[in-house]
Amino acid sequence: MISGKFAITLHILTLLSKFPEEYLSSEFLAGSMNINAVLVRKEIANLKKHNMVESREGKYGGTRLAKPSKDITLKDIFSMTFDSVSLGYSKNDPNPACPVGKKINQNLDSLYTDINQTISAQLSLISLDDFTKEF
Amino acid sequence: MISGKFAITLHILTLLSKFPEEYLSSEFLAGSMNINAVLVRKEIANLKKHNMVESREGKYGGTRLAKPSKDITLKDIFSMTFDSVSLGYSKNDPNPACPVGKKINQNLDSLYTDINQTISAQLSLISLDDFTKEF
DNA sequence: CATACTGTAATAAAATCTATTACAAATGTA
DNA sequence: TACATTTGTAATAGATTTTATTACAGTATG
Repeated sequence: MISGKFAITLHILTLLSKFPEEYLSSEFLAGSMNINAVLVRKEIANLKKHNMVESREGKYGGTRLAKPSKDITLKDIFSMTFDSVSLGYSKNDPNPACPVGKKINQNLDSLYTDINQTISAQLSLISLDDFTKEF
Repeated sequence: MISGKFAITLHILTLLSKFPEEYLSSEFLAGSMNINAVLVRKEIANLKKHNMVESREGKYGGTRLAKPSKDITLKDIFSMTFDSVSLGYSKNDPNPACPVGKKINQNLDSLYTDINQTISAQLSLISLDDFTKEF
């Protein structure tokens, strides 16, 4: 299901993109979003897993982009923060005795997959650099 | 933010579309989804507000489509159940002293509006009738 | 007039999201 | 070396959102 991860991650990357040479601390990043620094560190962990950023521990440590912001697209961020877009399921266990209940999740999945591809195509046209320029 | 409303509403409409002549009760509809009937009645209230269905109270009452399933698109359902698509905000009150925090929600809004339009365009091509045929 | 529905409000329970606390490990600097 | 600052991560608590439940007035059917 959808959460604030995409927005938080994009916010982090926008800041890193604004100061590409510096290691920014999670406290600083959290301050711009007005959220808790631990949340930021969790998203950074995810970003590191996808080789988007690199961190330095210890004093004067922090995080910076691992590649140019032109080489990161919003699609990368999108697929990193969601498995797929979903408009939600009515529940996980519809009634299998009903022909509609039996197939609804499968058919919703198929629909969401299509939507997901469309969104991905659209977001792949926007780089982090493009997005950052709007600030 | 996104919830199960879209899926519940689509599930309801799919069932109504399968039995276009009958008034189906909220208990029956809820049984297919395995959710509470009051939730179904709430979504039906929304559907009525948008003139998609009509209900009959009292014994043997229930709900049926107010128009042919070919005249309802998934876009109608989409815009009925969400104001707009959103991948979430990091929070509602980013730091206005930060140039990024100050503009992030505005820029996210703009991005989400674009995505929303794309999804709407895609969903407008699929009628409830099309969707129902897949069961 | 009994039965079976809708419509709606109020409340509670469950699930999810976010914040907080805590602390080990890393690392620059005096 | 000792200290300060920061990452990384786990555990817990608090807040918010979603879903379920209960309750009951109103309406139609037979």
